[in-house]
Amino acid sequence: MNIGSAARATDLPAKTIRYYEEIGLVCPARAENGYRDYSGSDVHRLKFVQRARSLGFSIEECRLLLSLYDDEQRASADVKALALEKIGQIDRKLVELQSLRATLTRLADTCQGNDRPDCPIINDLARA
Amino acid sequence: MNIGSAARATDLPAKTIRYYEEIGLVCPARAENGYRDYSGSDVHRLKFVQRARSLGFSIEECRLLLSLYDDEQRASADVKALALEKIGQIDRKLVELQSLRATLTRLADTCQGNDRPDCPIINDLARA
DNA sequence: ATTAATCCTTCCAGCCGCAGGAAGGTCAAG
DNA sequence: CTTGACCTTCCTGCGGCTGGAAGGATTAAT
Repeated sequence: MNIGSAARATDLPAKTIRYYEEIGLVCPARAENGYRDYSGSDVHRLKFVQRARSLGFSIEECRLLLSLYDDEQRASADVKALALEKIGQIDRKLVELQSLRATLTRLADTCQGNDRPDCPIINDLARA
Repeated sequence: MNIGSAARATDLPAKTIRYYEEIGLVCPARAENGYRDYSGSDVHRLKFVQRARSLGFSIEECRLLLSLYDDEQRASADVKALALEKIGQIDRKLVELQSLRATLTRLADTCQGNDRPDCPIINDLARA
């Protein structure tokens, strides 16, 4: 299967798939003409990566997840630990964003938002 | 004021301050020896940018905020619109992260997390 | 058989917002 | 006079791609 078909099958851009090969994440065979030749297993792994990425895992985490996937002997605890760590990262990000949101909302609420120049938001930025 | 002092005064790395000059955000005068020479106003603008950045505004948004800050005639509505748009961005990101969190939590909850290989998380990634 | 369209290849550059480091000039203290 | 702190410019790299150029391969239609 050429890269274009693999792209359609995985819903990933061909550029991304080439990049995944470049970094050694999913490496297809090559046809005689030099074209990349993706097997069913390759496509499967690409989909695996695509789903892991969409869940917020980094490329390196995807690499680890793939190796855990390949390792029939791994403990489910290892995978769960990775998921829990990712949840922790998300939680920290959520707290940060909620705090930002609160600050911005407070500032925006005190701003009249009319055509006059007086603006508490700018004032706050200029003199905190 | 040399860049080191400006860095201490603004709590920004000197590297960052040089970068801000490179992109035309805060451009200091130069002393005879070629050293950057930050005025009180420059330091003030650096602090302004630092606070705007910490609130989640991009560099380009900071540039806009600075120009709004400089413009004594601007309407507070212009500033407020920018803040509200940023809040909207944060909200979209929050929704996304909360959805990711829910999915990951659901997966982690169904995983025993023991030393056995059977793992619903990996299974989900491998066959969604 | 020729052409045109589509696919594929490699390579190079750019995005954001810096950070790290090399090579060298400048300045203040002892 | 030396040491060390500070400053300068320039180049590279991070993550995770994306866009584009230049050129070879394949396929479909004429």
